[in-house]
Amino acid sequence: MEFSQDGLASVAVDLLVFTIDEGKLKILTIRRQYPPFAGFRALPGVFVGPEETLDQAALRGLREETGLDSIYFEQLYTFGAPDRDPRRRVISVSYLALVDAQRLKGVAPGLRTTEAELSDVRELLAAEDVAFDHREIIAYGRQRLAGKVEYTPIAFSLVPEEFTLPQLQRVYEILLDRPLYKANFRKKIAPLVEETDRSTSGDAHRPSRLYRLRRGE
Amino acid sequence: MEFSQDGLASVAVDLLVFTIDEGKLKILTIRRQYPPFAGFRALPGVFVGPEETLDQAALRGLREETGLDSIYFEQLYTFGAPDRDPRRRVISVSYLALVDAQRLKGVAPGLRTTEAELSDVRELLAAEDVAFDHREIIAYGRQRLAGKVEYTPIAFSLVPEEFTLPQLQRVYEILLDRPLYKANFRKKIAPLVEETDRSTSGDAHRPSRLYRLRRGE
DNA sequence: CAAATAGTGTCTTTGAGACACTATCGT
DNA sequence: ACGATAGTGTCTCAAAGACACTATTTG
Repeated sequence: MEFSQDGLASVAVDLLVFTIDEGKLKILTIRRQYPPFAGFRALPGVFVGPEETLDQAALRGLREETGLDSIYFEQLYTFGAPDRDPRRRVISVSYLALVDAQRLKGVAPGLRTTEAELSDVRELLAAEDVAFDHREIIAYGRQRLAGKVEYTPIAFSLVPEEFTLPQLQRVYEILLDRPLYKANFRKKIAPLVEETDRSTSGDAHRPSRLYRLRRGE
Repeated sequence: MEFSQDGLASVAVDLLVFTIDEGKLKILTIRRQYPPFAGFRALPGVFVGPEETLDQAALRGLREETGLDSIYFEQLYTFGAPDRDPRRRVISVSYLALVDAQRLKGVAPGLRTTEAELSDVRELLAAEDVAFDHREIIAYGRQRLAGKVEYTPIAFSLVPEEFTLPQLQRVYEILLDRPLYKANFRKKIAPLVEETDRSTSGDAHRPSRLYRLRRGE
C-alpha cells in the first residue's frame, strides 16, 4: 500500500530580511554567482544542518548574512514544488525577519562577505531577475507582513530602540501602503509605548519626543 | 565556508483534520501499530512523493485518510527538530483541515482501512499516549484555528452545506471556548449567509431556519 | 399551557475615522 | 514672522457587548 518512497529531499531555510530604508520597504538579496539563475537576485538561505532545528538554522543564516543576532524572526511558509530547483528536490522553509536599517548598516560595513544588497520590494516584485520561486515567496512574505502589522506590534522591529511617533507612523504607512491620520494613529499606538525624556533636535521645526516600546504585561 | 551538508531529510505531511462531534472539537488520529510509539495515537500523514507538491501530498493524504475530496485545508507550520523522530531526520509540514462530521462518517463506514478515530482535542492535549511531537503540533493547530475563526469564515467548513444559526453559533462557541450572545452573533454573521426556504422540524420547540454560506462577492 | 429553543429590538460602550486647531523649533 | 513638522481636542459613525423581550414548535 504505502509508497516505499520516504520523501527524501534537501531542506533549506530561506530568509526574508525586511527593513525600511530611504522611506521604502526593502529586502536583503544576494546576487547569484553560478547557475542556475547566475546573475539573478535570490533570497539568502542555508541548508539545515543535521543537528539543527529549523529555527536554529534560520538564526545561523541571519548571523551569517547580517552579522546580527537577536533579530525578530518567525517561520513564514514552506515551499516545496518538485521543480522549484532544477537541480534536485529542495524544500524551502521560509522565515520572515525584521531589522532596523541602522543596525544592518552599522554592523556589516559593505554588508557581508556574500554580495548582499537591499532591494526595493516593490521593484523586486515586478522584476525579471529573481531566481527560483523567490518572487512568489517574497510576495507571500510581503502580504503576511502587511497583515500582521494591523494586529501585532511587529512594526517596532523595524525601528530603533528609541523612536519618534512620526517615524513609527511612516513605518506603518509604508507597510500598509496608505496614509494614516496622525491623531488616530497616536491614540492607537499610545498604550504600546512609553515616553523617554529625550527628544530630537536640530531640525528646522518642532522637536519630536522619543518613545520606546512598553515592555512587560 | 559552506557546509557540504545539503540538508538531506525525509519530508512528510502531517494532517490535522478537525471536526465537531458530540458538541466537542475532535481531531482525526490513528493508532500506531509498530514502534516507535506503538499503541500511541498520532496524526495521520504521508511522505511527500518525488513528483508531488506539498499541497498535493496533503490532498492525497486527506483522500486516503478520510475518503473525501474537496475538504478545506491550508498549510499550518513546519516542524523539524532533529530528534523529533528517533529513527531518522523527518521534516513534517503540517496541514490544518476542517470537515463537517456528517461527511466524515457518511463516506467512510468504520472510518478507514487504517485505524482512524476521532479524539477529543481537549483530552488529547492532556494525554500521555501521543506519539512524536504531535501534541505540540496539535496545540499549535488548535491555536491557529481559534485565531482564524475571529476574522475568517473558516467555521463554515465545520458545518453542513445548510445549517441553522444556532448550530453555527455552537461551532463558534466551541472553537472560541466561550459563550456568545445570540443577538450579536447573528448580527455579525448575517452578511455572510443567505436564507434558504427550509427549516428544521420535529423538535419540541420552535423550528430553526436553514441558511447557507453566501457565495461570490 | 408549559417547556424548550428560535429569533428580534434597543440601549450603552468602544473604537475607528475625519478634521481643525495649537505648539515649537530653525532661519 | 514664516515655513515646516509635532502634537491635541473633539465630533461623527459603526461595530461590539449586554440584556430584555417576543415567537413558534411539541407533548
